[in-house]
Amino acid sequence: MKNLARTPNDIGHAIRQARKAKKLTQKELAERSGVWQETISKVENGLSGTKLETVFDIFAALDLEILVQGRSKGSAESFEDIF
Amino acid sequence: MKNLARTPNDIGHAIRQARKAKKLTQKELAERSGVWQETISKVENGLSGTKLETVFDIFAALDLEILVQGRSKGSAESFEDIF
DNA sequence: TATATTTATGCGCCATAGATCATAATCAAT
DNA sequence: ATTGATTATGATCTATGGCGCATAAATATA
Repeated sequence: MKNLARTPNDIGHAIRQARKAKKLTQKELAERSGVWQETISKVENGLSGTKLETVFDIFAALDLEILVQGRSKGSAESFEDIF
Repeated sequence: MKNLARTPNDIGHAIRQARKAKKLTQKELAERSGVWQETISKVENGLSGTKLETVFDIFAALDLEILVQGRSKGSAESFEDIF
């Protein structure tokens, strides 16, 4: 699973997708990540003010990591179309 | 340039590295990103509560994006050693 | 070494994230 | 349609990020 992200909304989508892929409810993810279910809901819906730490706590619980890279030119649009 | 990130600190390092690669001062990056120089200093130093939006504003100014992926097992340690 | 430039940090203010709780709204199963 | 499960949202409270300013501290340059 790879999701390109350039906005908090993209991050939210990636998290939701990964969570569903693992067949977890937000509550279960909450328990694993130490973040409240209510908070996870907001993050998944793209809350722009979300704290970086919160995102990484969730990522850890979903066994995700991120790769920071230069923007891929040209392929970015088509890449986003896939997801 | 690719940096694996699992913590706010990793993100800060990636940002600083990219900024230096482009030979920008924090002030110049601040002007480009619309984020205050003082804030950039904190972000680069791994402020855990950094807002996601702030990170993406900086990324946009540095022409960076992120790829959310499953954790690479085994290779993670050696990968981090490189950066 | 002296000077210039860049980065880090203190301060006050305001908006808000996250916690915590409750529950309305939505979705899924029957 | 009804019931159960899941997600979204409102309310309150505390801590804090980012702004905006100033400037100390660190780094770079001459």
